[in-house]
Amino acid sequence: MVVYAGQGDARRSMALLWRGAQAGDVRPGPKPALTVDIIVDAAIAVADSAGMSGLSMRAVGEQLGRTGMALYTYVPNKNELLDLMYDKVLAELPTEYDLDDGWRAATTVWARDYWAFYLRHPWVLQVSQARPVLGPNEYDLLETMLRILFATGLPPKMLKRLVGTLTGFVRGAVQIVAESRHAPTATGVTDDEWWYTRSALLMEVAQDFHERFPLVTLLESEQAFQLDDETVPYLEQEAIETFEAGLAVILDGIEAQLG
Amino acid sequence: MVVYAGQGDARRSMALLWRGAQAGDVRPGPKPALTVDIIVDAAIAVADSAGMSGLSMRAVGEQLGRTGMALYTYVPNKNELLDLMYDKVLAELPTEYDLDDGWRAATTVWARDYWAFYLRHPWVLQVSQARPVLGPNEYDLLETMLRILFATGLPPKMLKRLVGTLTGFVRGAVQIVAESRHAPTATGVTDDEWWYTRSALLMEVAQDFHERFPLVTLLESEQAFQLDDETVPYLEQEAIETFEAGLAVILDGIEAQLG
DNA sequence: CGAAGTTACTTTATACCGTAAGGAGTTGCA
DNA sequence: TGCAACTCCTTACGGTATAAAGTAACTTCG
Repeated sequence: MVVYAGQGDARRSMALLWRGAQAGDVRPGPKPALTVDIIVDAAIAVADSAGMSGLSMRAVGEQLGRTGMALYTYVPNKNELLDLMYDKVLAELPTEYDLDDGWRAATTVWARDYWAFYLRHPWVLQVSQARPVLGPNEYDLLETMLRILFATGLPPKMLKRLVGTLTGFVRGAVQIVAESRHAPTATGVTDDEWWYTRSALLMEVAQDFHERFPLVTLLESEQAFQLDDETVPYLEQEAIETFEAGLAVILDGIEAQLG
Repeated sequence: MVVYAGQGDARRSMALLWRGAQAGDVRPGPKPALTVDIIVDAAIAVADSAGMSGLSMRAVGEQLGRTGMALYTYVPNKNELLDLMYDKVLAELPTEYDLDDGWRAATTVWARDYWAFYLRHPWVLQVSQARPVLGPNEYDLLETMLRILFATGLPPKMLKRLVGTLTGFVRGAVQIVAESRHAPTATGVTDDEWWYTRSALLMEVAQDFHERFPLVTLLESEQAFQLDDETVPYLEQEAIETFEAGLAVILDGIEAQLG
């Protein structure tokens, strides 16, 4: 389910995203027991523990001792709530990076921070990137990256593209780990167990496998997969190596653009 | 909504994925009017036109003049159907790339093909990459990439990581375009219109924007956004440039690893 | 002080979703 | 002919977002 920002009342959306400290205005009616922030925090907690599929208005309401409908007093709809969650959770990301060791070192640290961020909040990977939410923390992220990459001396237009490349790369790389981490609780089978049974079945059902996919066979023969209980699951280890190697490749590529 | 492969009956899953021409075995009961392939094709058609959120068992059934429940005779559940859709649609990707002009040229063509593929089938971006589906066409994709990158002469272990980096990069880059293309039909507002109204509101609601985000401001001042009717929307143009620039960076990086 | 209006929150209802359960009708084989 | 297997349908259940309406708390006005 990809969700787009509701644009029914763009002004209200932006006001919510950029809301300051709530003014203590006096109004008729019962005192609101909740705030937008409380609701957003609860929603993030639900999404962190139950995943995007477990995020429902009812679930968030119950977390706060309310019905799901109670949230609609504070937030126009679920899509807007998602935008608010997304922007708020982005605030976790550091905005200061030491550039004394150069842009390459800083970018590496940033990429690992961003990677770790997605592992803490895997549901963020499901938030549509089609249109920027235009919230304050999203701009902080962009500004931070620009500040790091500005040190390359490349023209601004190129910087923007590099930001897109790097964020896209990290998202793509972390997706494999983030989803597979959530999978065991979702299906009751660990990644490695799953892989083990499936690959055994594969040879059974596709008997011409080795002739049909010689290079894949070569690759797998090099690192025969076994089901021993390692601390880090096999697939996750693979993904981390892909991340680090890919990052090095991209950084090498940026350096190549400088010369 | 991230969906994991049902693992209730792994053997049946694999048999479905690697199903050959259906044997004309004689069995009691009415002749099945449908086939797994017909259902998978219909489901792909639904997903292509209505997106992942429009893909329901009922919708696919109706496309075939049946109820949603009729599909359960052929396919165990929606997750399995999704796996079948995913593997089948991958068959569209070319498997032969000319290596006469070297791995770099071939990789570039491959990346553009892969990009275009996601634009034809944006819903594929929502299919979980946590665990490979292990279908024949997924292996064809992997084998094809390995064949191209084998020409670099890099060790096999590195090749696998490069495959992950490149596929992840394309996925990440295309996501922005793929989702925004679908968005107009979903919300009734084009991307450019949306951006125009939103950025106007932004300056209204965040008046310290320029002081707070100086580099973002610098970037935006360079390429002032205007709402004229171009053939290619602004955001999409941006994404394409990011894709091409990012690809060049990655390829430069691979070349750097060779030396 | 009391009525009116505004607001927070609940209940109810509508239209979807995936899919379990059971029934109706068709077909092949004993 | 009867039985078993099979396709496909209807119905039902518990879930989703959210519209609409009701209740109770609170401020403001007469």
